[in-house]
Amino acid sequence: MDENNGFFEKVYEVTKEVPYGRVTTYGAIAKYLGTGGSARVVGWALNSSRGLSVFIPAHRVVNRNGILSGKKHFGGSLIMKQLLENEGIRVEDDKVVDFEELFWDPRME
DNA sequence: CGTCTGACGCACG
DNA sequence: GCGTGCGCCAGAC
Repeated sequence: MDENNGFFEKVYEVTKEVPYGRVTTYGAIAKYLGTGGSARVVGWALNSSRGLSVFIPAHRVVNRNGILSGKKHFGGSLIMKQLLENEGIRVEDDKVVDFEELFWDPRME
């Protein structure tokens, strides 16, 4: 889509399309965008997404270990965990339980 | 304008 | 199996 030409835009789109009760990784998104190693930029994009009028389910985005690496940036430590648990995702020690089962690959959609 | 950091990932030792 | 270094792109100082 023309509106998805921007790297950040793509990150927003993919993250917003993450199904309920499902999680994805920065690397998966980055690789889906074709940048691969630029997983850090994905996180940076999500950071900027807070300024958007649309809510980005960034809490569904975790690192490749299934750890809530970005929980601290939610304005709170437990916010991200609370949101995930609210969706039925079990979070233990800031880590997603059954992460690989809940893992959602953007290329899969 | 130059440099460093940052919600990561992988290769190497 | 764990620690360290580099790369990636964009923004802040």
